[in-house]
Amino acid sequence: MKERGQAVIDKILDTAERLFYAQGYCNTGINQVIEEADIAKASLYKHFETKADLLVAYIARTHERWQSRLDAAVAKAPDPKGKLLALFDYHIERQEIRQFGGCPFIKANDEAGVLEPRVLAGIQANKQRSKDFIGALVAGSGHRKLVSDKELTEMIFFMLEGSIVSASVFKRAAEIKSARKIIQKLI
Amino acid sequence: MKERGQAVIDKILDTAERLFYAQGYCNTGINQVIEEADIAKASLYKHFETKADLLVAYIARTHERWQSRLDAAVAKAPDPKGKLLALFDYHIERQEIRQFGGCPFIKANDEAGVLEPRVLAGIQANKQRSKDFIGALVAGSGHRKLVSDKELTEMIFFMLEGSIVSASVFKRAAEIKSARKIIQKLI
DNA sequence: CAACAAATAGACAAGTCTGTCTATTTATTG
DNA sequence: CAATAAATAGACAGACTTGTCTATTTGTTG
Repeated sequence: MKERGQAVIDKILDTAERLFYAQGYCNTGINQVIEEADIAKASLYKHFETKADLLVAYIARTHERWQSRLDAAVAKAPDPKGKLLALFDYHIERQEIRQFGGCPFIKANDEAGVLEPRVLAGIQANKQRSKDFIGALVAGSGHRKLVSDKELTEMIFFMLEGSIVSASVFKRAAEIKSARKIIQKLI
Repeated sequence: MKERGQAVIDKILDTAERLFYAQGYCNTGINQVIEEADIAKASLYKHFETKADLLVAYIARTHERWQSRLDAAVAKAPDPKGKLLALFDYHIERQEIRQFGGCPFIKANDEAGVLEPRVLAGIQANKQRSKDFIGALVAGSGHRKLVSDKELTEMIFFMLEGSIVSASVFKRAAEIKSARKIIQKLI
């Protein structure tokens, strides 16, 4: 079996990912997806029952890729505090690639989280995992204990979320770089 | 002159505000706005040329109201550090009223900021003013100087933005309350 | 009251949307 | 090669979208 269908699914998800992120889910029509993915409409509806299902699949795939990319980025940093700062470096790089469109999960939540519980659930899972991941890094970081481990974890999480959303408002990396510097001073 | 038109404009903006925030701009049709505002379609198009113009007006009015509400809330706090914490208290209260739908400006930016430059500009103005406002409070706060005034300003700004967006993901006030406690420790 | 401006209901145009379906072609496997 | 499954193009339905327009009623002011 050569899995002919997987190539089609990938083309659909690649296109959906690009358009949903750049234009928004609501502003992207199925017809634009099939045209730019260069596949037939019947093929899309064979693999995804509805447009909302495509959104859910997009969120799931983005979550998986986010996880492995972040793991790899943090693994490269040798010392514990460097791993905490690598979180910021990762997001600086990603937002530059994404042209400061902000967090894809937050964006999807703002557009469809109210109407589609699966989207909200996927995003909650993503953010909880992000928090847990930071928590594990904080635990072994040997930080200054200006605040507790739990507080530092939440602090880094909020600083990341806040600086990413601000970077998407002002369309520049300065906000995330600034957040990185502040955290560096406090750990 | 009794300004008969102002009553209509208010009804339109009240309804647009409620629907745009709760459902999203894209998910709200003009027909729903006129029906729930209980006004005629021609009246809406007399006061707002397009749906996008209505969005811009909604953003502008929300900005004005945000400003005066925040001024009042901070003014009530007597001491300088209390004013900084009042920022968090204000947003805790507002998000509870808003049922944790997040920041209306960020929401609008995610939905229409790419397509409508006036929306992006309005949101940038709002966030810049928020930062400046925090900066003025930090300047007179007599904080511990763990970081510089500029850094504390950005830190509080990011912690606010990050905890509000997180509160909108998890639909609870705990995130903003946690951010408040951390800042309290560090000032 | 008379005159003028504004709000009303609702039909309507023109386009877009999602999702379905048919008929044909392509590719893979025994 | 023959059979099976999948992808294709594109028409189509039905609902919804924004925005326009007409004809009528309401409200305000001199």
